[in-house]
Amino acid sequence: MLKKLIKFKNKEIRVRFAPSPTGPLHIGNARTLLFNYLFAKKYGGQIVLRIEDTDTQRSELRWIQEIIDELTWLGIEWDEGPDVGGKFGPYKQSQRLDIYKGYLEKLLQEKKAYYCFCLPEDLEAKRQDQQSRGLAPKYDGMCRDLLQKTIDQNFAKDTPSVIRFKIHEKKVKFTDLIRQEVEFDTSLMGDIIIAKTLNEPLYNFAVVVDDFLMHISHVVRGEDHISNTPRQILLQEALGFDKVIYAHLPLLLNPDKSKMSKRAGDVAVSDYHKNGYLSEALINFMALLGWNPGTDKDIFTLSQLVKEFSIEKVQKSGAVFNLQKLDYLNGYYIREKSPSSLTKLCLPYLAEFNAQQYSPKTLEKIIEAYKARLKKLSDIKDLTDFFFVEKLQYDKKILAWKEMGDREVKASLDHSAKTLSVAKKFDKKSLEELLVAEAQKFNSKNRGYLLWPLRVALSGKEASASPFEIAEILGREKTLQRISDAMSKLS
RNA sequence: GGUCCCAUCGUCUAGUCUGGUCCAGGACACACGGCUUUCAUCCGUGUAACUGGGGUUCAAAUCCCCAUGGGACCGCCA
Repeated sequence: MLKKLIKFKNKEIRVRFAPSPTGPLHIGNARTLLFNYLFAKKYGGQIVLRIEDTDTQRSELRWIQEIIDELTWLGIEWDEGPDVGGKFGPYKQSQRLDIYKGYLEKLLQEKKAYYCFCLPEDLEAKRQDQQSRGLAPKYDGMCRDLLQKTIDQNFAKDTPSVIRFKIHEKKVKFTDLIRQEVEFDTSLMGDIIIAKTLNEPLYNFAVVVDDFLMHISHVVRGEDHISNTPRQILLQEALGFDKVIYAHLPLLLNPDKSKMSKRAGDVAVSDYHKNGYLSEALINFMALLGWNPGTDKDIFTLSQLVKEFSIEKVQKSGAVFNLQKLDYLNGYYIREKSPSSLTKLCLPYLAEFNAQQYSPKTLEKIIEAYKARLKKLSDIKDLTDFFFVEKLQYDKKILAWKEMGDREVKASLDHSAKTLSVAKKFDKKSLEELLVAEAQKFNSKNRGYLLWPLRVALSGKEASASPFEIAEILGREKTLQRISDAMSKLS
């Protein structure tokens, strides 16, 4: 296997990203693109972004833009297409119709393909029948050897037709970089439809033509395409095209092990993007789904992945998309961010508080105080909302530490207020020294009697950053105000 | 139903090719402990897996066979 790859080092390695713009970029698809990227970059290859929009009904321009946007966000780059670098003509299949037409005509002429006039309803009925008898649904070849006369008559009558490719009965074997030798018996397959009309090619056909014309050397795609492979190989042979090398990636799975789908959670890259996942985390996570370097290392940047990646270490079985691990990785990368860049990233999630009006320095302090608590950027909103509102809403009961009564809480807050009103410096370090010493005095056994009520008074929350950090950010005036607000709650 | 693919902790996986160093390693999650006013971070400890059966062998997670289980595909979608 390794030898094969090394052999390819002499040849130019070219892979393609071939998404279909029929919806948002799917996580599973993004992972396929990532693996293509890693494979190509690892071996100094080229990457083509080709848009598979032969299905004009479902393809939309905005999805092409979304694919580009999200790939850019992820940092996954490509060399050609979809609008630039047109060395091999356009990179959108919808703009390559003339090309496909030429090859369709060729196949028709050589009798390797033929017009089929069967009605969809009839075919569906046959399929049902075959399936109910326990047979593999397979086209029966009704129109395979129609006389030219019949064909002409049908055309004259405007009978709807499609173009089918004659599948020869043989065993098709291919070497998969991940699965080794795979063999299919094509006698179990019927003649496939490769185009609706001369101007409407279908996936299996367009792919084969484009991969050849774009000099694609390796096709790295999801395992769900593995049964298309023998059909495509037969097409290549019929057209006299070069062979490509395949690598079929294991699928991404729902927790119940079925193919990853919307019903089990978010599947669009944009969903994760919007919800505050970092591209670094998503890249790292996707790479580990079905691949690992064989060492204990599990934190990787994109460029480290390129260095360490090897396709023969890709797993054969599907991988469950485990959100907890993503969250962990995301938290890790959030903690790695510099204060200023993390602040910039968080700002959109604080928009409703008009956070921009606060000084960058204050914002950075807020974000820094909560850095370790973020799993997602979007968490910042609920965690730090109390900095941005005037009056805090909370139940006075939470002001009490352990068994404290209202009276004791009030005494505690009063002690804090007095201490803070005369504090010389109001930065968190000085405040910590001062308040910890006071807390010791207030109750020698447990600092909580002073610190807990203070912290809750400042934040209005049972869980928060330390009172020292919060007080520094709020400033003396607001800090004292919040303490007095708390005390008045206690009547 | 047919074809193809796959099978190690709950999850992602190392180990399988080249059998012994594996009473199976790491990470996430979980539990407990440390730090600590809280939560989080950080640190430490722990629970937890070779699908089953047969065979080959001095020796099997590792090689072979069968069974079982899971998945994908079977479209005038890609």
